[in-house]
Amino acid sequence: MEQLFVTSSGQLRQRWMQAFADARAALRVADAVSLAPRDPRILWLDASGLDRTACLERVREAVATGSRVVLMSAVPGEAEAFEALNQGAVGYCHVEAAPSQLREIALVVEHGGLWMLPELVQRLMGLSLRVVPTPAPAHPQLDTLTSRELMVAGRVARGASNQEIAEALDISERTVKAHLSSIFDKLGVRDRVQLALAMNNIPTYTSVN
Amino acid sequence: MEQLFVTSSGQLRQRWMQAFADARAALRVADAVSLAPRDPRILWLDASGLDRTACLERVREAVATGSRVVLMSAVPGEAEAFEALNQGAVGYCHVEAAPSQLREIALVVEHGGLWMLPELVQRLMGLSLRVVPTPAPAHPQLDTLTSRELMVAGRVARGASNQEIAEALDISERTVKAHLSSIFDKLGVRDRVQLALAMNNIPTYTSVN
DNA sequence: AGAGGCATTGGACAAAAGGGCAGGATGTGC
DNA sequence: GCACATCCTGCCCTTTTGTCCAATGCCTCT
Repeated sequence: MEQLFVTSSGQLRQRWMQAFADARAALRVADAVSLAPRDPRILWLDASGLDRTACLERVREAVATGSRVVLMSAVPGEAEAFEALNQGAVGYCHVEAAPSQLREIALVVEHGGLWMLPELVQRLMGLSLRVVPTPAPAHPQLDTLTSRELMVAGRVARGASNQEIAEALDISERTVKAHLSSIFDKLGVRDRVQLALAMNNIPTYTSVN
Repeated sequence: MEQLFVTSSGQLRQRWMQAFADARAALRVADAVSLAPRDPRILWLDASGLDRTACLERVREAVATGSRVVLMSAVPGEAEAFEALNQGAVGYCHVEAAPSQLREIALVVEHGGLWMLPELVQRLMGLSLRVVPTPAPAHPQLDTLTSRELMVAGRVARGASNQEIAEALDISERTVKAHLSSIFDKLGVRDRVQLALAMNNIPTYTSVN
């Protein structure tokens, strides 16, 4: 299977060539894909030097090409790993991973597996358990919220007060309340507690009974 | 790597032998492990005919032996998959999986990967995203709460108002407030929103930053 | 009996939260 | 231009939430 590395630095190409004799590199996802039009290919994305948004954007783009995507981070973190995998990546490792490890990862990914740092696997499993009973995805109708409302809702979902939200978004507390009223209305909840729970897909007392 | 199959039926051994020439089978986990005392081994558990509890118990036992564990289910389901993986299994597939697929799975698992049905991977990722920021398991110290406090906290965790809690527990709203103050203090949260989130093991804005 | 924890409540008060009404400022599409 | 949505804000009001100080009764342990 083709091994395509996408990086802006190009510093690490030697290591990669050591892992895969036929590895090729490119600056952008589109370039890499055009190097190997055949479908089964692995795209290795170098996340170093990219902020979270740009990184996720790149993962999404890479996944959309139909490739198996492995994200390589300079500072592997839980949040980044999950976000990447959620975008459709099937691997997450250190950007400085040894050639032998890269080959192992390639092997796993080529055969339909998922590869990530062992401790992250552990963590992922622990997380999923408590969500298991959820029968349906049952996401609230978040798409009915405007972008601003989503920001407010997101912060309430993490326990922020109106004052904190106002400061974070640099708007008045009154505006936060206005957004909240609208959110309550759209999502059919009555207060911030129920909103916080709904945002986390947790059923509410009144909705349960 | 040793391939050890644990099954009570023995009906499917032929298929397994077809996948792995050196496969061996046993009735119980302990027997299987004694067949191959060397550490790197894959234990394939046949879940058919076992109820959920027995099945999970077996997975746990198998994981405890230090083996890579793959659970094979006759009726693969989301909940079962997550529970199994949460117990430490690294694979989950159909018990009737084709020999070629079994070999792929073995390959993935041997190299530190995780293998499960593609649609389950998708689901798993979707779930994990919303829990991502959790920095620690951070179970609230619920044992420090008195029984009455626990009742109140439990209802707040499902979005109830003070008034509703008072009515449900047949006490005055004032008492509910008193309990809440005590709860906030003990759990180190500042208001009912953060309490609701904490009770559901969801990290809080202020604890993250 | 006395100490201490727990559950309960009251009154008073302060701080959030939430909503009604009214307005302004941007956009976008018809 | 006009309608419409979104975003932002003010004033003022009610409700809810949360805290402080104080008190009573019950129970257990010493």
